[in-house]
Amino acid sequence: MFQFLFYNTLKKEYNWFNPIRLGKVSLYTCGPTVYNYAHIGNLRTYMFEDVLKRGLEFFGYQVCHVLNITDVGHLESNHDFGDDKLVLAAKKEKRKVFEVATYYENKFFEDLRSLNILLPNIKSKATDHINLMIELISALIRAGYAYENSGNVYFRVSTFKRYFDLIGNQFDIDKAFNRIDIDTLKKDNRDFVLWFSNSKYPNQLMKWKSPWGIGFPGWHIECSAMALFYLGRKLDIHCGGIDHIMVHHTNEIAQSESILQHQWANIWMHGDFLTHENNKMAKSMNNFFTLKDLEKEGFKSEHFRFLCISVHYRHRLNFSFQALLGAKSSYEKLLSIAKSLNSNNDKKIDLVKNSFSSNMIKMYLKQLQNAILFDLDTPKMINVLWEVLKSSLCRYEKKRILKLCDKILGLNLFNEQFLTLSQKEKIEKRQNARIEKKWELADELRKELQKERVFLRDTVQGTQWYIN
RNA sequence: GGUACUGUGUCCGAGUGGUUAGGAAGCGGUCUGCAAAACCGCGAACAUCGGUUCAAAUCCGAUCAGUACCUCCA
Repeated sequence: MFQFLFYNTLKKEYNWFNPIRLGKVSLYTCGPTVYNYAHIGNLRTYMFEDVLKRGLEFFGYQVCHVLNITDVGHLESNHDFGDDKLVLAAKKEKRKVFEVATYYENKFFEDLRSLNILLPNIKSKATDHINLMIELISALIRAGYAYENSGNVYFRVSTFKRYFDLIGNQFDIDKAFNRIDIDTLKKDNRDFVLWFSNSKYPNQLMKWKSPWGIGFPGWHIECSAMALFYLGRKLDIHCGGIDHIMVHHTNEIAQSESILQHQWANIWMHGDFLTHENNKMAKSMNNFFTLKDLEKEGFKSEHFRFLCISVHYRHRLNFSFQALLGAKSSYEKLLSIAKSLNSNNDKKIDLVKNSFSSNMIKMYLKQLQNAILFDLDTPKMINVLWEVLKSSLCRYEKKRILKLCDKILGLNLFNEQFLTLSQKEKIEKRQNARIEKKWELADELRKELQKERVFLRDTVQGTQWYIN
């Protein structure tokens, strides 16, 4: 049996992965707040989680993956939205705020699809689960873990002994908080809000009835409520970006474990940031890029995906267009190799189906397997993959290994492309022209095909084509 | 103020004690009707200063530089 070894933020060490139920994995990943486009830093985290999910599925686990969509909260941001008409419209006509959320949610899923990220089994929107949150808050109040004050409900941090477990150390709460406006309704500065009826943002656009007044839920309660609802009292893996460790996930644990009275998630995994010029990507610093921005510069989402998986998920990735250009070249090279391997007759592949017995293949497969099992070491996988492709293995063996890896890496290396009949005819015509050394005609046909985004490459094995 | 992380060639980055990481870019060459690709070869690095060791990019200490988090944040 293959076993994963994951770095567990909760324990600050590598832990063998043992699922709660044999062969099944419950996975909760924190999703986006849909008030703006996702930037490529956000997307990096979803890609890490995608590799995790693909890796688990590759080794036969049945993964139940829940992703939340935060469509509640500070959707009326003071950030500059540029010329987005929908947002401007939403600002003018307050009812349209739900449309704003839907708009950015759709854009988010477009990005995921474009990056070949597997969609979650359950997409869970916060606004569809307000009642669950109210129930959970009520339960926390009844059990003495939370209190109400002037319409707001707060979690009483002093009641939860393991509050600093995920952070790993206690911090000086008063010094940490002396920069922040102190909420005088809190009994203790560390306490965090579960429900706002009396917010410091009085113009909140989304409001619901609750036992404590008309208002909206705190940010952390939504994840606890939805994860408990969909995935039950014990969770295998909970993921997010490293910025969630300190606050969001710590508070989630406090809420959930106070109700459950036992450890909630077995493994907490966190992806590191993508930075730009060594700064965190932030909308306020105007140094963020979206997938569309990369496309404008002539990059495909696969290029960005390659860049991300060539860096370990727990290592910071400093983004630059030069780095992306390197990733693009590498990816296109890999794709070109995949295409040339794919150009063979598939019948031959069947004949060598059992050829994995050779020691060399066993060695490579072992290395690739160990790489992914050891905390999702995708850089190592890519390294081994280059070795495989350079090795003396035959084409069919290389192709099969590459296909296996691509199931985890998700680089879309064997995406089938089709030519129209007229395009096929043009390629044939050109072949004949070349045989007759009618170079001008051949070049003319190649140009025509290029206009249709079909590119040709004459090799020893014949003319190859690809669509770009 | 507190806590943590990072520093590797032109660029992105692996690498936790001894053997060329890899890729991109560059340079030289082979191949080719042209184009594109492919192939071969080349050079180049471990922030600084100490320490431990037969041996340090790797372990320890100090310094410098950078980043993040501390109730909006992937």
